[in-house]
Amino acid sequence: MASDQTRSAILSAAERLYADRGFGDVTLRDIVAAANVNLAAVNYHFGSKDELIAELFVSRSLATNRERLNELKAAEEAGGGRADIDAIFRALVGPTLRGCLGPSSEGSTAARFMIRASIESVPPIRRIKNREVDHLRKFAAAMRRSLPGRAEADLYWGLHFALAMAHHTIRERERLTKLSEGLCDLDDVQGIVERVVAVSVMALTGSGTRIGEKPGSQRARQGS
Amino acid sequence: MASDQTRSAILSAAERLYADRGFGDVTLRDIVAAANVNLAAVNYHFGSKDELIAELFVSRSLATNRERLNELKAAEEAGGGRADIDAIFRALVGPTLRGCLGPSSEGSTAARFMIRASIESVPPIRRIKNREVDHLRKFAAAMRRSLPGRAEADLYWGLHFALAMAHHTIRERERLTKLSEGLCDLDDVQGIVERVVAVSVMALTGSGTRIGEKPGSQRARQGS
DNA sequence: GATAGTTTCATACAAGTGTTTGAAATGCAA
DNA sequence: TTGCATTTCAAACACTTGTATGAAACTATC
Repeated sequence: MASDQTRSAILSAAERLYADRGFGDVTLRDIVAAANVNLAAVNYHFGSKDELIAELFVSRSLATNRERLNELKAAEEAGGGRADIDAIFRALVGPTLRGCLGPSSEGSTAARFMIRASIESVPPIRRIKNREVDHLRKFAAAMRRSLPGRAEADLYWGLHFALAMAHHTIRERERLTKLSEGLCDLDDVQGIVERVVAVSVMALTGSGTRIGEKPGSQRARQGS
Repeated sequence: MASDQTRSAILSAAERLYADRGFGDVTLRDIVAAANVNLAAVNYHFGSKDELIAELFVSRSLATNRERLNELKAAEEAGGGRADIDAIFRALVGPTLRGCLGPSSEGSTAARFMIRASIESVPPIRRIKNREVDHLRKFAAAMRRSLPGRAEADLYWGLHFALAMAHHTIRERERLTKLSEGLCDLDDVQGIVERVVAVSVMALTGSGTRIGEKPGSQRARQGS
């Protein structure tokens, strides 16, 4: 159908504009102008502005979540149903960090859009994020299997802090660069992932690689 | 002057409305209705809507920053110019967490406002936050004095992660409660502060209390 | 008690918003 | 071609937004 052309023109124009200028500054008229389609096309194809935003965000975050679960599954299978705690954290924060940071984030509209969605918090996106709890529960379950000795609450705190470090790094990327005067290398995504993983593991197990130490074996020691 | 009455009526009505309903949903007309003043009063007393928001946020965050620096100063004086790293982190995250979390956060409009400002990110507030770097540099300097051996970048990462955990806990308070089904006690502010401090210290020094361990001495051991 | 300065007020303004409408154009099957 | 459904289009709609205006009310000083 020819309609798909209009639909996807709107989607990609909207993603680019939102990524560059934020949700507050971009109107439907901006979007349709950039996509070279009629103003009414947005409501015809998506129903409303909010549903357009929701569709953009859902498709991107579904992709990330899928990637996360794939990594988690692989780690659990490699460990015979019980993944190492560092592998779990890596599956949790790796996809998000790789998607939003690094050299690709300049070029990739998708990455810039997700960063924007993480900084500004508009209602349609907030609604979707609230449903993310079910997804996180799978990681909590994996952690429980990996560290059966730890108290439930501690596992949740560990999960929470890992996400905190990842998301805050994405959100405050510019400020950290400015604060550290460039000393913190925000382009070394893999290094950042390992930093976050190392701290997360250490928080839970009380051992592992400390910040700044080059992890020789690519993985922190597990406590159990 | 009688004008102060109108001014502060606007300020407190605005703070309450923003705290309850967010910046996106509250118009000047809502504010003046709640404050029982004329619509033009906002522009007369503050110049514009953005300057009103800025004034609200500035006064609250100045208070927090002052508190932080007081704690930092006290810690440095107690240690003869060189504060323990855990005391530094405690001065950094304690005031913010105490201000935004805990039982008072239900009652305190100021707390709810600051949480809102941390979730939504409107232009006037973003502008102010960007100037916060100078304030953070003072903590970076204190960390440098406390741990002269560590690489600069590691100190910044440690500072960054500490803020990450604090702010993410404030932002995602509800989600963490929901995810953990109430197991994570978000009302135990002091416990949360110690958790964040413990992880932050451990990340930098590779030692200390791990998550969930009751810190017997109220402070994690310092590495140096 | 007149004057000057400040503060309040009702009202209007100008611009921008997402959404709707109904007709025109297009694509496709019979 | 005819007929029917889908898609596009220009235009208007209905409403909200922050801000500006100029007169009125108030306050304090001389």
